[in-house]
Amino acid sequence: MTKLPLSFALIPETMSRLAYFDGWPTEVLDRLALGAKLISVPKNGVLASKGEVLDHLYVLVSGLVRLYIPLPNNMERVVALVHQGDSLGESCLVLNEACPFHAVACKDSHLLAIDPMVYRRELGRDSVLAGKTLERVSRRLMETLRDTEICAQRSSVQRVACYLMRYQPTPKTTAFKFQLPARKQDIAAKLGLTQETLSRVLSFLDKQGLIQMHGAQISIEDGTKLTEITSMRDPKESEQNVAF
Amino acid sequence: MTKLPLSFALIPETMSRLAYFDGWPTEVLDRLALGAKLISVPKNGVLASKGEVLDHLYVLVSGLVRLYIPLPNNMERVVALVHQGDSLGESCLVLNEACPFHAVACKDSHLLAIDPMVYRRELGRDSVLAGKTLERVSRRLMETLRDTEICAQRSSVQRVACYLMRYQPTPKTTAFKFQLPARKQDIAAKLGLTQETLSRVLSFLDKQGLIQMHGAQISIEDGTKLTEITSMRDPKESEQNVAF
DNA sequence: CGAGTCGTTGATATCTTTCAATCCCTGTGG
DNA sequence: CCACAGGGATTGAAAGATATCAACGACTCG
Repeated sequence: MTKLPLSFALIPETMSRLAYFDGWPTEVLDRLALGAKLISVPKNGVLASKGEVLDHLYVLVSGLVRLYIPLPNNMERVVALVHQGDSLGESCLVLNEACPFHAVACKDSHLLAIDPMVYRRELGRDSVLAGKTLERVSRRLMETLRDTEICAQRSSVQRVACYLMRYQPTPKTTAFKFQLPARKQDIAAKLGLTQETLSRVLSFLDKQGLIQMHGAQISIEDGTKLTEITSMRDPKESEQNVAF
Repeated sequence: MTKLPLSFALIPETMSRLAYFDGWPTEVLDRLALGAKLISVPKNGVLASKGEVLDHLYVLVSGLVRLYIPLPNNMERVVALVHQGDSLGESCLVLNEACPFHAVACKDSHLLAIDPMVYRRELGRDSVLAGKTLERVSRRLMETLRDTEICAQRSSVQRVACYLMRYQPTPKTTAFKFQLPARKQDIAAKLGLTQETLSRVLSFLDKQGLIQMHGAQISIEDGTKLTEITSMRDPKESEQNVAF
């Protein structure tokens, strides 16, 4: 693990730029800034380990971090992808419990690391901060439940269809496009599939004309059919699985 | 859905008895009580439906409630079992979002139903309440992540072993016993297995002498071996699967 | 240009689901 | 007191879907 402390002068400026801190009281920000530092983590750098106490609250300034649970077969189950402006660690710090996941950088990343003591103290003092944090943790919980929903789908095609439809914009359009937010490996690990299976399912959907895939660029051609797949009782009702 | 409003006089008394409200300011409790009612829900009664806005914050006085996501094959994925003194709905109400699960009573149950408007208002006002709620939601998030960990295990034996070891008491003892908290059907649905598979795995572990099973009463004979199973890279390393 | 990572594709084994029948326990009613 | 109904749990046999192992192709970076 490599953590390079950067100039402390940048901290308040950085905090003011991050949407994460929007609406936080100035005094709180000032006090947190005193217990904060900017760190750099190289690709594959370890931020936190499952079972250990988290040493900071982290807010991602740039880069990408994956949170995952290691599995016996040398595999991982990704429980969240932390993007720019996202944070990690609130719930562990609030409960003062061991971290339930590994946190590793997917790319070279910069983070704001806030001292847990200072953070907890402010949390007890300031009700706005408590409210904002409650919102954030609630949002994480809802996302985790949605992930559970995806992984609960029986067939791999349903899991992938379910995942893809997450990107449907509001107001809903039947066709839309987007970029996969990480390596397909990591996406697969988030869906509870092997990368091979994900690859097969995606090319299958492509061949069926339901999506078009160019690398990480996915364009959904027929969102309606994808949604139908999601709620299909029996895969045999369509010819979707003949290809396997 | 049947909801029988009971005597309002019982509400403050009931609230004072529930551990859930321990440490909440008296004024807050009083104001919440005004917007609360006691309800009865029969076995299989529906408390909340996925996709609909939750109409109350619920605290379970007695009985048992399961939260689940319906799956295409007429199956369910149980995301939580709500026991006496547990609550449901904080995160939805905080975010004012649709409920991500169905909530149905496993047995005849009694609940305290708190008005969401009143609850949200108090949440914004009182920092102790905000703090307690933050703790509660954080705990739910951690539990959900642990559930994810269980379901991420590749083999059914590992999933069950992982689940059983959750009941290991602290300080850790290698042998211990406990009662399954719900029907095996629902346990299976929580582990992402069919009830048949769960049944088979349990009798397998029983035959191996790792556990003893008498109905819902489970006694773990060899917690060490169970833990080993959990972290085994390759099932073939042991003879565990010969029975299947 | 070579190394390495990532993604794709193929063939095979296997484990879980599925469907079905049976058993067990409990509560109920004659 | 016994018979019976119903839900829940168990067990069996079969089919199918995904993991696994392996090889190859594409792309990036040094």
